[in-house]
Amino acid sequence: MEAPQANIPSRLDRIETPTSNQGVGERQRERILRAATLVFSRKGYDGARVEAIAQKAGIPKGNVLYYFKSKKALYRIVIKQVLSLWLEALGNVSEEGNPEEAIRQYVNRKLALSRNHPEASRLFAMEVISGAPIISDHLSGELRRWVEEKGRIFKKWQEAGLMAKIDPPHAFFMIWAVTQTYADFEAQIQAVTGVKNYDQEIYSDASGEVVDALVRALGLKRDQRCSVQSA
Amino acid sequence: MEAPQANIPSRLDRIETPTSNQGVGERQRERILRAATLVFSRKGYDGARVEAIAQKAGIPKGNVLYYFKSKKALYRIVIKQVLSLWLEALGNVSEEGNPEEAIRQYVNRKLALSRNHPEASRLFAMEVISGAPIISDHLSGELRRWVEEKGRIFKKWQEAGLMAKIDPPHAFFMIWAVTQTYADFEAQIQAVTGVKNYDQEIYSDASGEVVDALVRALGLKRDQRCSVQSA
DNA sequence: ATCAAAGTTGACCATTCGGTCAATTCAGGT
DNA sequence: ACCTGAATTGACCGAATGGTCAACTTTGAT
Repeated sequence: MEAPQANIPSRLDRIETPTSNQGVGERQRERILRAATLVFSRKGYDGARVEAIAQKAGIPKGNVLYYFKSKKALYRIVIKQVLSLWLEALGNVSEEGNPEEAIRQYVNRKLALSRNHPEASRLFAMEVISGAPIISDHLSGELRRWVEEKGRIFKKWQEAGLMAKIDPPHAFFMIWAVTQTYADFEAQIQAVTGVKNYDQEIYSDASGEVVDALVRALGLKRDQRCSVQSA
Repeated sequence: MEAPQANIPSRLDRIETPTSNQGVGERQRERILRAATLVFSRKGYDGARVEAIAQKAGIPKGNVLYYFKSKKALYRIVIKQVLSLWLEALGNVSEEGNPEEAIRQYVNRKLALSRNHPEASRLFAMEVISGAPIISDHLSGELRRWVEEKGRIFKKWQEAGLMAKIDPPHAFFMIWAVTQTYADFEAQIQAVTGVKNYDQEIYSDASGEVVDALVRALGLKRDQRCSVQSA
């Protein structure tokens, strides 16, 4: 009797009817994942308590460990989920077309991610600050390749005089740092600015002035017009 | 028999001779504080174990709690120490003189802080990501006032056309984000770039290109010459 | 040499932790 | 109505945690 991690139907000929209770399991599962993301993002792995996750999910602790075989397994799943959010948001820094517009879009996409999933951003930050014990492989694998690939685009832009000469990885570090700071350091920004509606006030400022500032930082000329399209 | 937190001499007439063992206490104290900073910076408050701090300091656990009356008390002291480092590095964004040079100095000072005290930076980050339960008062007090004060200088520069029109607090958030990312996200940057000598390679890049990029982001003209000195 | 205070240490305690389990409830298929 | 497997729950366990303590050692003053 294994833990029902994968929801395997007992009869192969009737996959449509998942043996029992409709989607109750999946719904609870996601409920727990959300709660876990919140708790892990505030406390880190070691600091988080299964009891706290259960409480935030509104269920007894035993039920959490019914759906996930251990705290570590739960953490792995949560962080893998967060990581895929992160990588997905990397999206395509579109190769062709206006460099400025491409970066503008990318920065705005990252800002939206910080706004819509601040817990995910914070959890990612926690993991990395702790030394990335779980995701280091992904960082030196997928992420590194992604940076190398997109970095080549940056280089082309730079050679065409469309972008300031910054070592491409550093350009990304800068963009990531600035966009994530609005999620990760929310407590600080909130305290310093004293705003009440953090989301609305801060992010509207950021997607205006800050995006412009980043465009300036990277030396992307506003008036440039696709001069690299098929060069 | 209270804990000897303050090293109070038993005789008032001989303050010079501190009753016993010379500086052993203070040396151990600082040893513990260093170890605690390291552990707290990786695990956060809840995730850190007193035993781990003791081990990193090379002494038994009981000895840690001889010098600090509780884990929480130790954390408070450590984080207060870190916070004062942070505030001190804020230093003076010099009011007069070349705005670009002032910012350039400030950014470099913050970068040096990240380089020389990465654990401090990470601990600060951990605390803020966790919601700043301990230092929120400082953030909405000292730090807020500092930002308001220095923000006025930025406004003057902006009115004189020496700086891009960014809401001053956001300008600081941007600087802090970029400079701290090299300490806080070291694991990520290390993984993506694959450098072996993190300190030397990364920070020399950063203090070159990245400082320039920030100067550009804030729209500080390179050739400007003290045109605001006593206006 | 003797003394007292400071420092050191490992054993110990109460609590809390992650994880297990048996008992029970719930829901759908027949 | 009955059965079956999933879902729920609180009691429980061993290990680990923060913290205490009494015994012991070290150090400098006399």
